[in-house]
Amino acid sequence: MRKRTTLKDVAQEAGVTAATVSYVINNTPGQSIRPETRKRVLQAARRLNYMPNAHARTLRSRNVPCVGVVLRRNLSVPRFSQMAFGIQTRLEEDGYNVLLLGNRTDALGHADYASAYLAGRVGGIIFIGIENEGPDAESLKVLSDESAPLVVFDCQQQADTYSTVDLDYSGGARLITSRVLERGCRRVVYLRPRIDTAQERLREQGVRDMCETSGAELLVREAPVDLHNIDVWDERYTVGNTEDGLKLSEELMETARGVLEEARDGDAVITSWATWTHFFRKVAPERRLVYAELANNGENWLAADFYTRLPNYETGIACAEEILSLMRGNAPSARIIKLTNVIEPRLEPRQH
Amino acid sequence: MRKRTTLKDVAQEAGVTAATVSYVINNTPGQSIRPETRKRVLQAARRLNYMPNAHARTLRSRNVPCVGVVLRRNLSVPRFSQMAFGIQTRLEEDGYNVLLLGNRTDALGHADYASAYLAGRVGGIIFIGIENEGPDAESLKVLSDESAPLVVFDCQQQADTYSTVDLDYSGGARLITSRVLERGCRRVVYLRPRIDTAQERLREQGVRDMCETSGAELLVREAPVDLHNIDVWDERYTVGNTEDGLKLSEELMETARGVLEEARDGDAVITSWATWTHFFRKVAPERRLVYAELANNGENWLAADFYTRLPNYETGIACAEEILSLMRGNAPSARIIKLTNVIEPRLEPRQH
DNA sequence: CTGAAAGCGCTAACAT
DNA sequence: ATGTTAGCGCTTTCAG
Repeated sequence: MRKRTTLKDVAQEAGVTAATVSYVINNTPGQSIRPETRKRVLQAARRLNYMPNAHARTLRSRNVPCVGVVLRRNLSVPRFSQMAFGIQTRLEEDGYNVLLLGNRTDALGHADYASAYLAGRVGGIIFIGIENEGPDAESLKVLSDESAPLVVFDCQQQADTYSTVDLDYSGGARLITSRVLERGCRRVVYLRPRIDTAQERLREQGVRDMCETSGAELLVREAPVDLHNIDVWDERYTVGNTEDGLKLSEELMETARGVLEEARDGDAVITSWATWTHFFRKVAPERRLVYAELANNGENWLAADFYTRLPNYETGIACAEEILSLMRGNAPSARIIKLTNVIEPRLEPRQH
Repeated sequence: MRKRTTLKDVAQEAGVTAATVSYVINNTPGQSIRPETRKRVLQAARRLNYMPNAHARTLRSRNVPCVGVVLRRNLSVPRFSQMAFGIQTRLEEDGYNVLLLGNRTDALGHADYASAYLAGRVGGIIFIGIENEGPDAESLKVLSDESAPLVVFDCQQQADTYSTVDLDYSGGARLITSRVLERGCRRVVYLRPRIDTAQERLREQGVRDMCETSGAELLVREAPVDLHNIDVWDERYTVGNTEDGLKLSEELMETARGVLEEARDGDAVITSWATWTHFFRKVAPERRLVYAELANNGENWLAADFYTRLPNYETGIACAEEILSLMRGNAPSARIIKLTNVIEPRLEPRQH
């Protein structure tokens, strides 16, 4: 960044002092400027491509037009990119930009998002987590000591120094299950990952509740996805189909075969994750089961009979609104986002 | 952002002057500090949660640890989020962060990414475009006047004041087509969008070249995707299945039906975009055609027989490396990324 | 080896 | 209605 045109340059060009330029540029309330002066200043500014230096401004005004976003997974995963986009969209409405932050520990032992806040690079932080790993205790302490505006998503944590946003996993599961049962299925296979988090417990509980209420039989089966290989699964979005990824896919296919052997036509298969339905279709395109998905992110949307589309974009907006609220000085809050967005792809091969 | 601990606070706590603290914190070369002093300073800094103010630092040093990323489409579109992630990953290795910038015009008439540069918020800009709309001429002029480091991706533009990165669309198309022909297909249907851009011309040319070389018959057909409804297509990733989106899907399905009527088993269908194959499978699961896709982004990866996986993540890395190079003062360059990443999903229903 | 001081570009209180 | 001036927190030259 080489020397650029400053307030003083503009002042000189317009034949006024720096303060006057500042008043004009900022439309400072309570300062009356002669229209003719204002015009001269504005013209000079435009002629010189003047733009106030953001750092000098922030240094003076203590106003940071920037929010840090930390993704516990990564941007290439649709669920996360959709949330990030929601956040970006909403924040830009209010003149804030998103600074992408990593989730690594820097030389000084702080997570880099904590550092970014301490360094004044961001006025607040949105942490998009997964339940089993929210912000670390150390960072949380630093941030709360500084009373940093912080929104934590999807971590199912208690908190009074920061805001939380979570999804209503059990409600969503109940909803989908009830739709399945409405179709007359009397037997449900629920395929869940081998992950023991609050989210997965809530989901299973939701499915179970509805089945019990209506007297349907429930079989719970596990897919070979756990905390060790979950990153392998996501590699598909970056480096592509790795050997490990293919191996995992083959295991999933094997799981699908197993489930299909137990299932009778007319039964329902509810999968916890969206992409799994595909394996069933691939293994047995001819079988007539009812497929439902708890968490679809807009991909493979023709595969299942119906599914809950996770409102990622809208949730991003909710997180953004929460951080804006905190930055305005409001007290932290806890929100639960309802999962009501049930989709039944209407496209069917037309009969000729 | 309330008052935070500063260099002076640390200096006072450690019983030295501000300069000394600065030397210690920055390990300033050529300054020798007594080990005991250094230790005192470091301890004081840690005790106070001290972190140098980034704005003050930038103001002094003119070194901006931040690169702006502009997406002409948006972050929720897989191709773009994957690129953004590649950019983020590479930049963070060198200590830079990504600032997401919009592509809107601000009050002063500059695109906001141009403003961000002028305001010193970013040390360089990566513009991820689509051919028919790169950075506007006005912004380009401002940025080149200031000799701003700028990398423009996928705009097929000539340039000597900034760097460009593009994909080898025709090479990719030739590659896939040759694979199709290797399978013995003598007739190829190429389904392309109704969009007249350099990219689409290159693709069609690639397909055509290979067909001519090997004497295969080529039918080119158009899908009802054009510059007016291309955003509708992308809405799937944010707001979900809109009415317009469903309408478009139905039109695509209709297109698939038309193509299927013309095609004979054993023919190949090459689609320009990845998700389209699905419609064919849905309409006629029993037909035995060879499906290939020119541009798959890791979604629906079980649908086609083979496809070129766009190296979005790697391309993001290339863009990041290019901007780093420019920021180091190197001259602009133009790169073409080869499309060699052909995938043939190996998962087939096992025979029992 | 450490301290004093100037100044990066801007804002805002105070003067005129 | 406009000018003067004192910092915001840091880096860096220059003295000691």
